Formats: sequence, structure tokens, C-alpha cells
Amino acid sequence: MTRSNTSATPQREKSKRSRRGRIVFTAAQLFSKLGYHAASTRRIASEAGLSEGTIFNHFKSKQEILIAILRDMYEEMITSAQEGLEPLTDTRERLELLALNHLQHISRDNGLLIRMIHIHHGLDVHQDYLSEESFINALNRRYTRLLNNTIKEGIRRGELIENCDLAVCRDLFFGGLEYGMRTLFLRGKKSELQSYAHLAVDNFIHGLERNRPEHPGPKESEQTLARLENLVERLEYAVKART
Amino acid sequence: MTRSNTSATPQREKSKRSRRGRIVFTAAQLFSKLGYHAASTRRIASEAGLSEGTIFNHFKSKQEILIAILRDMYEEMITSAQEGLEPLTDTRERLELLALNHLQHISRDNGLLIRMIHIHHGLDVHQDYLSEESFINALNRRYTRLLNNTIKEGIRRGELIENCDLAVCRDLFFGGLEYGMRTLFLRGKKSELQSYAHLAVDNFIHGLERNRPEHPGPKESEQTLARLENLVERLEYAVKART
Amino acid sequence: MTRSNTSATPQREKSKRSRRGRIVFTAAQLFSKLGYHAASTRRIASEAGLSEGTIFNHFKSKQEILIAILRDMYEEMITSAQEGLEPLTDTRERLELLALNHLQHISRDNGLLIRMIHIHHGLDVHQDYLSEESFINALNRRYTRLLNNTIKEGIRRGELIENCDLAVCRDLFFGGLEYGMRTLFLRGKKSELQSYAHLAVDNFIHGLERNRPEHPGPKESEQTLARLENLVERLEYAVKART
Amino acid sequence: MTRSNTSATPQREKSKRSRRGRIVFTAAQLFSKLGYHAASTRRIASEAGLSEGTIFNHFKSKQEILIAILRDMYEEMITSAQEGLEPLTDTRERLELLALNHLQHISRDNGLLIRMIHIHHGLDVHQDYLSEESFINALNRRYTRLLNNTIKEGIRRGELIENCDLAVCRDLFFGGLEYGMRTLFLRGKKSELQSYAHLAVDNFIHGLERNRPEHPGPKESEQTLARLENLVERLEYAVKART
DNA sequence: GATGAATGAGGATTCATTCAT
DNA sequence: CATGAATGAATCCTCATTCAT
Repeated sequence: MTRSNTSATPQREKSKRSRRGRIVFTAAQLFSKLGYHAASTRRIASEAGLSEGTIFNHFKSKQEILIAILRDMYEEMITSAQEGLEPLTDTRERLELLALNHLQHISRDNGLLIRMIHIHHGLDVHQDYLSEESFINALNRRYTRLLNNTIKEGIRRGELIENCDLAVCRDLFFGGLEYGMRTLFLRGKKSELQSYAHLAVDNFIHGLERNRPEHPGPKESEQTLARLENLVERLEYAVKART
Repeated sequence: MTRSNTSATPQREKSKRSRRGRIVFTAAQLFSKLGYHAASTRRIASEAGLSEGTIFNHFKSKQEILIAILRDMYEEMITSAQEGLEPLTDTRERLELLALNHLQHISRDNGLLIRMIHIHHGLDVHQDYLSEESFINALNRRYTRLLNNTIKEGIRRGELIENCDLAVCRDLFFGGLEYGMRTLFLRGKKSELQSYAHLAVDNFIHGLERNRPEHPGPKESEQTLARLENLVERLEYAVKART
Repeated sequence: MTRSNTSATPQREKSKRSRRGRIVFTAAQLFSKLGYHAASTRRIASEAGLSEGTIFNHFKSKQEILIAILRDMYEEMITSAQEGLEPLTDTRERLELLALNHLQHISRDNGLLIRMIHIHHGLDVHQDYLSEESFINALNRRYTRLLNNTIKEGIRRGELIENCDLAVCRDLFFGGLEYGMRTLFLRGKKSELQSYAHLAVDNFIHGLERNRPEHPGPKESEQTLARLENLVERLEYAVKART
Repeated sequence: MTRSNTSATPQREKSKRSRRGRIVFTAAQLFSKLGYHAASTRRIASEAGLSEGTIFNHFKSKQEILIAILRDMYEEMITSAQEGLEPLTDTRERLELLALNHLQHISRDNGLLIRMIHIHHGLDVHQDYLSEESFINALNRRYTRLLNNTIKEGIRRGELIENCDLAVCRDLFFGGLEYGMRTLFLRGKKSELQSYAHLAVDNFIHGLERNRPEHPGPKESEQTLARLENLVERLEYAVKART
């Protein structure tokens, strides 16, 4: 009966879907632009082109909007990473994909995602935000598992050392990228994501130590070339960062 | 000792001196416990044992209290790091000192410092928080210079590789630690700071790669490369310095 | 009996018939439990198992639901009293029946009826609730007429004194019972209704005075007085009837 | 120091005192006129000539204002009853004083006190208002104790019968008067308080029963006279009620 | 007649800040 | 400098009611 022609009630459907979407979208923009508290539900409603009451038909509270934003963005970031990861087999490439994907998502809309996370962490409601097991931690765990698996796979293949602490790796990787994003923004902006990702992963896997264990693999000339490449890349990056 | 001869002008003196201090201290505790917005000036005043109006004789606004807290905590963290660094000469030890010092300070009061930074970033006033040059960035630069210098010194001594991007290192180092602190809190709490610092620095220096290229002391081609590197670095800095 | 042959049009019929009833019933429960304002139409609809809009197909406004509840409860109370009164001839018994009936009805659902009356009186709309002639006063008059008639009949039979003010009697009777109900609830609850009714009627009829004037049947002077009284009463009623 | 001249800060003192008073007074008027919910704090503030925020410096919530009103009015009523009772010794006179005092107070300002009580009872907050021990019950107990004592004293003096239930008496007395007040308002208004009080007390102590125990006291002629008085009084009352 | 999303006015309360004392 | 009462704008959220489907 009601199942044959789904084109009959598209307006409702679309309207319903788009309303919720518009609220989330507008709220995200405003939270990012003004901060959570300064972005009043009144203003969110007005800029989303609907009534204030309508917001609360879709979300139980203002905080739920924030949660929806976070969930949406996380899901998207996870999906995108998974899809990017799939065709890749090389650990180095995978790490770079993860790094770039992370940078791309967290730098969107003037750093919206990170900002939402910070807002959520700093929210007055969270009295013990650090030890609290919130929905966002669950999402984050799902996400960081992608890195975990990549590293484990790398270890299994013998590409990475075994005695590394996965948690520490994760912290260094994502923490470094997020901290780095702020730096990128403070300078030449986000056009450099790719090269930054490359450098970061480089640092991440090679470390800084000079005297490393012997290694028969690539010949010296190759090494030399690789380092030159690296240098040029950094130069390029530094120059671009100025524009 | 301190109790006998402090009766001349102590009450006034102490009262006067401690008023400002008490406000900052109490506000920090409350911000940590309740969050910035939920910690009302009324409550800060009451818990600090003084009148609401008095707060505004010492601080132009509530936001200024936040800034005072941040400044105090940063200064303390910087001083503490400098003092800890002084007697150390080994790069590894220095890095561990910096890591531990950082962890210790940012984990105080339920992660107050990081929280205050996030709040400050997310504060209603900052409309484009990422590209903005705030007082907190200046403080942060002063602070991260300690890491920069340590790494440079390590390079000069030949303990660290030359071709590393200092900015990326800094991002990895502090970003990783801060990201890690959240993890620590979510698990066995902060008793692990020391060992975490050790692991993190380990990862930071050694990286993850298994079989690295042999590196039997600088050969000629290497020396050439090193000079090239220096060139690039100087270029890099010259470029960055102009921004 | 009632279950076999009610399958023809029952669902529609019942559904239709019961919709209105369900609204009134649910609203009454919720008003009783939460108070008028706190019982939102949304919740009434939801607990009655229908849509918000449906309520307003049956009632013009929320207030009308309140009115329907009141009317229903009054009608029921009146009917119940009439039916109970019918077989009784003794004035004492009749008064007790009226008292018990009143107590039983007003104590239902945590004192719902009285509560609804108060709410109706205190409702935002009524600006001068005391001097206003509302539908509820009409209902009340119909109801209190039962007491009036009982007393008059008692007087006619010579069981009650003639020179009593019917209005005052009504006030004492119902006012006392309603005031008493609150007391009963504050103590041993409503299991005592019967005995309370007995005591109250006792007090109502006998009064408190110890040594009362002898009264050996109507003498002549008494009869004269009785006629005078009747005169006054008729005058009184004529006067009152014109207001 | 600050104790010698109390005339220095009278304005503050007065202002403070009068502010609170103004809030209570204005709120009472508005609650009575509009009902509790329709009388917004905004309007209360505006009609009291002060800022909305100021209200909440004096009262923790809107409900507290209602409580303050009730407390004030009850205290006043109690005090007034006590003072009126003091010089009186005759039980009949005392009862009439109590009745009149009650009527006078509850009829003030268009029945303000009763209305406040009803509002308080009907308030959404009170989910189980009947079995709840609220501050208002405490006040009421203090107040009704005056009647209790009067009756007990009457019993001790042998003026009243011993086997009466004090609770029932109280219910009849106050309940009757309050119910009666509504009637009075519905007709010729409150100019008749005195005579109504007289009639009510009459009914209250004499009851309705015809055949009473023998009594040697007042002679028949006296009785006749008394009854005539009563009749005239009622006539007078009925007539006045029409104006 | 039933639905339930949209409405938007209105609610109590909080808050940082001011200023007269 | 200290006080704390006064301020009033701004907050999130609720609610009865409407109306297109």
C-alpha cells in the first residue's frame, strides 16, 4: 500500500531530513565561530531558518546537538579512512593515508572537529571530563583502532619493531597531528597538509636517533637520494608555508 | 618561625597580597571542578571568602582571571622545566625531563591547564581561534623553545639526526604527550607519568622502523649532505623568520 | 457476555467513543499526579496513546479538558448521592449518606476533585474568581440542593429545628467535610471516611452546647414562631432569588 | 562605631526592607489577580518597580515568594486572633471572635489568603499535596490550636459537651467559614461578615437537632426572644446581602 | 477524523558587572 | 579598597495550539 511509490512524500522526507541536517550544520558553524555558550539556540534557529522550538523537537537539548555534530564528523572521518586504507598494503603508505585523512578532516571548516572536541571536553557539564567514559571516547576508540591495526599489521610483516607501546604510538601519532594542525593554521594554512603528513609520518617511524642498527637494505646512494628528497620537500614546504 | 614576627603589618599585607592570589587559586579550582561557565563569579568570591565586587577590583573581567591562571601555570611550567634542564647534559635525559615535566603540569588539578587552554580557545570572544595570535601562543612559543633548543643541541652534539623538522618534532612531542595524558586518565591514572614519559620519549627518538640503513659515521657524501642540510635549514629559518 | 458479540463495529465504535473518554481519564490522572500546568498536553496524548493533535479535535483547549473532568466528576457525585438517598427516610441517615458520599468522591485520586476545583478557580483566566458565576457554581448549586432538600424535609418532619440558615448549614456541612478531608489525608488516610462522616454529622446536628433549653414539643407560642420563621424564610428566599 | 547612630543608614535599611515587602505585596496582588502561573516574575518585578534579577536576590525562587506571602498572612492572622482573644472570657464570644477574625482575614483583598492557599495546594510541584507535611500545615496547626484551646477551655468550664472530636470541630468551624466566604462573595459581598460569623457560630454550637435534653436555665420567654432575635438578624442579613 | 512537525511567545532563573556607600 | 544590592540582558527550554498531509 504505502510501500509502492516512495516518491509520494518526498517533500516531507526531504524536509525532515534536511531540517535536522540544517540544525546540525548551522550549529556546527556557530559553535565554531562563536563558541558553544555564545551560540544561542535562538541564533542557531534563526540562522537555520526555523523556529527555536523546532530545534527541541529534533534534539532534547543543546548539548545533544553538539553530540550529533561530533558523531557525524567522526563517522565520516572513520569511513573515509577505512575506504582510503583498503587498497593500500604498504605500511608506510597506510600511515601516510591515515595522517593525511586525519589532517584533512580536522582542518575542515577552520578546525571545526577539533574545536567541537575541545568544546565537548571543556563543557561545564563534564565535571570530571578526564576520567569519564563518554560516547566520544567510544567513537575515538573505534577510530584509533584503525591505526592500531595498521601498526600491528606492520609488525606482523616485520616492517615495524615489536616492542612498541601501541597506546603511546597512537598518542604520538594523533596528538602530534592535532597539535601540528594548530601550527599549520598559525602559519601558511592548510595547503600543506600533504607534505606535513609526510614529514610527520617520517618522524613518527624513523625517530630522531642517529646511530641506528645496521641495515643492509637500500644502498647508500639510495639513502642519499632519499634524504635529499626529504630536504627538498621540507624546503618546498617552508616556502609554501609563507604564501 | 613564621608565626611570631609577622604580626606587624601581616594581616593587611597578607590580606592584600593574598587577595589576588586567593582569587586566582579559587577560580582555578572551580574552573577545574565545574568548568568555566558554571563557575560563577559569585561562587568564586564566596569560596575565596570575599565579596563579589572585590573580584572586579582586581580583575577587569572574569576572562582576565582565566588569563591570569593560564599565565601563572605556564610560567610555573616553564620555570620548572628550565630548572630541571639545567643540570642535565644527556639529550635523552633532557627529553625525558621535558616530557615528565610537561605531563606533571598538564595533569594537575584534573587536567586544568589543558582544559583552560581549550576553554580559552573556545571562548566566545575568539572567532577565528586557529589563526589568531593570542598571548597564549606567545607563552607557548617561549615554552616550546626549550624543546627546540634541546633538540638543536642534540643535533650539534651528533646525538640526533640533522634532517628533522623542528616544528614537526615539537608537534609530535607535546601533542603526543597531551593526547597521552587523556589516555592515562582514562585508565590507571597519573601514577604512570614517569614510565609513560619514558616510553613516549623512546618512541619519539627511536621511531618504529625495524631495519634501518646502516650508518657507520659520516662519510664524505654524508658530510656533503650535512652541509646541504644546514643550508636548507638556514633557508628554512630565514623563510619562517619573515612570517 | 460482553465479549462475544462486540466484534462487529467494536473497534471503531469503542475507539471513537473511548477516545474522548481516554483523554479525560488520562488527563485526570495526570492532573492529579502532576498538577494542571505540569501535565502537558503532549504527555496526556502520549499516555492516552494518541497523537497530540487529536486532543484538540475533541477539546478546544486544555482548559476544556479540565472542565470536562469537573463536570463528569460532579455528575457522578450527584448521581451517586441521589441514588444513595432514595431508599433512606431518616434524616440522620440521609445526612450521613451525603457526608460519606461527599468524602468518598472528593478523596478519590488523591483529592483530585477538590484540586481541580481549586485549579479551576485559580486558573489564569479568572481574574475575580470569587464573584464570578462559573459553570462550576451551577453544578455546585445542583449538588448542594440535595443537602438543602434533606434539611428542609427534616424540618418538615419536625426532626430538625426550623430557625436555621440553610446557606450556613451548607457551608458548615460541605466546608467542614472538605477541610476534614485534608486532615484525614495528613493522618491515617482515607480508611476512616465512614467513621469521620459519622462524627462530622454528629457534630453538625448536635452542636457542642451542654445544657440546652428543654423542648417538650411545640407549644402555641412555638407554633406562632414557626409560622413567623416560615415567613422570614420565604422573604429570605425571595430576596436571594433576585440576585 | 557603627552602633551609635542608627539614623545614618536609614535609607538603605528602609530600602532593603521595603524592597522585599514590595515584592511580596506586588506578587500577592498579581497571584490573586492572574493566578500563580500567569503572574510572571517579569511582571511582578515591573509592577514592583524593580529589576527582575532583584527578585532573585531576595527570594531563591518564585515559589518562595508564595511561601513568604502565606507566612506573612498567617502570622498576621494568628497575632490578630490572639490579641482579640485575650480580653474575652465567654466561650461564645471567643468563638465569635475567632470566626469573625478568620472571615475578616480570609476575605481581604478579594479572598487573597484562601486563594494563596489554594494555589499553594494546587501547585504543580506538590505531587502528593494531601499527604505532604508542608510548612503551611505547621502554620495552620499553630493557628487552629487557638480554636482547640478555646473549645477545651469551654469544656473545662462545663459550657461545652465533653465528647466532641476536636479535629472534627476544627474542620467544621474553619471549613465552614471558608466555604461560607465564597458564598458571601457570590452575593452581597463582605459587609455581612459580622452577622455571618454570628450565625455560623450559632449553628456550630447549637446544631440542628430539635429534641434536646432538658435544660432548666433560660425561661421560655427568653428562648422565644432569642429566637426572634435570630430571625430578625437573618432577615437583616438577607436584605443587606442584596445591596 | 487522526497525525505529529512546526510554531514562537513566554517561562524562571543566572550571570558578569556596576556603583553607591 | 571592600562591599553586596541592583541590574537587565541573555539563557535554554516548554507548551498549548495550528495545520498541511
